[in-house]
Amino acid sequence: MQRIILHMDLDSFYASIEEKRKPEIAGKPVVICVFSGRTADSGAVATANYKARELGIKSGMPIMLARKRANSETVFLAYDIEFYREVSDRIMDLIETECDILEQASIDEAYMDVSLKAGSFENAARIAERIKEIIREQEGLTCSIGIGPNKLIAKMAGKMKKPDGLTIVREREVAAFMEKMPIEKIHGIGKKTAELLNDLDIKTADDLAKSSLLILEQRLGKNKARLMQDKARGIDDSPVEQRVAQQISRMKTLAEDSDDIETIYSTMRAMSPDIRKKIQKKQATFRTVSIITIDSKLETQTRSETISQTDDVELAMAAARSLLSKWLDENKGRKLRRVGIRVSNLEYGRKQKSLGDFL
DNA sequence: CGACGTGTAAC
DNA sequence: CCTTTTACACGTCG
Repeated sequence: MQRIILHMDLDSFYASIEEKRKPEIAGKPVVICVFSGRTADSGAVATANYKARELGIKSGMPIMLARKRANSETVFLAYDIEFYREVSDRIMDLIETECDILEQASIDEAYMDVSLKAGSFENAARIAERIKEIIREQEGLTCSIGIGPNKLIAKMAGKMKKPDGLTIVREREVAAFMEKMPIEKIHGIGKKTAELLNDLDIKTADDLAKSSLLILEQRLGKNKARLMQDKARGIDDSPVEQRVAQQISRMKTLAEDSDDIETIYSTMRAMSPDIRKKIQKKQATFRTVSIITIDSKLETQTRSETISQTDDVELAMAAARSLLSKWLDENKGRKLRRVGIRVSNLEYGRKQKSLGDFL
């Protein structure tokens, strides 16, 4: 049963939306920033448009560094996630009808299984063109699309031609497509794994595919070793499926490093309405509460506690406070830079037990 | 096995 | 100089 999978990626999404809403900045380098609020320019770059990328500004980079690379016409904007989410939701609704199954992979990406609806790669290409047209007409945005026999190939194909690209890799073209691929460009192989493989003199997908499974297993464990070799061969059986959130979390950088429970807890409290809104919107309940701590040295830790299934965020906050208090006790002398709160073990559609159920 | 904590990856 | 959010795998412990 041959599958046909499409991957859609909206081109420099945040920056493109901002250019639409502020026509006066169109054509200039645009940098969308996540300001942490600590100093005027502390924070990181979320997205840069193509003009800004030409200046060497890339996502993930500290804003300070982006400022140094910017020229006089470069525009820096604070990111507005609520607005971007609205646009994203509208686009996902638009394209949902064009496929059999839609899996939203992030705010600006989606996988679509079009095996039945298209039936052939030629028809899948027509669907892709239609999706591009719909997004251009309805939202004034461009996207890049990859088509392949699985999610991995679709995703990597889409990267070949950007922006506004369309790339098709058929089953019989997979081997040639992967062959010379540097391992760090394989989706799912990050910095750590690439370094580890490099130490074994594995530099291309072909090297990885032909490497000794035994040696890989020693370094990566059985599962990951097999997974990596499959990727190198362009093999990926994971289905396109509608997903529901498994967890909801919020993080915030403190105004300054602190070990004072009231200071830190008030920052956590400030995030609770966000969590509450999401829980309500999703009609979800949770069972596990975690805090995430990032100290002055940027070391991350988590502490969690399982309580009985509830939708009451106040219960989560109480648990969070006691977890925080414990952390501070166990980490005397350390100060926190950022904190986060997370609820997980989510359940949907099932009302949590209310008082009435016991009477 | 469930709970908990860490590491890796991607956006 | 260092953001935010989510997912998942794996090891450990009881």
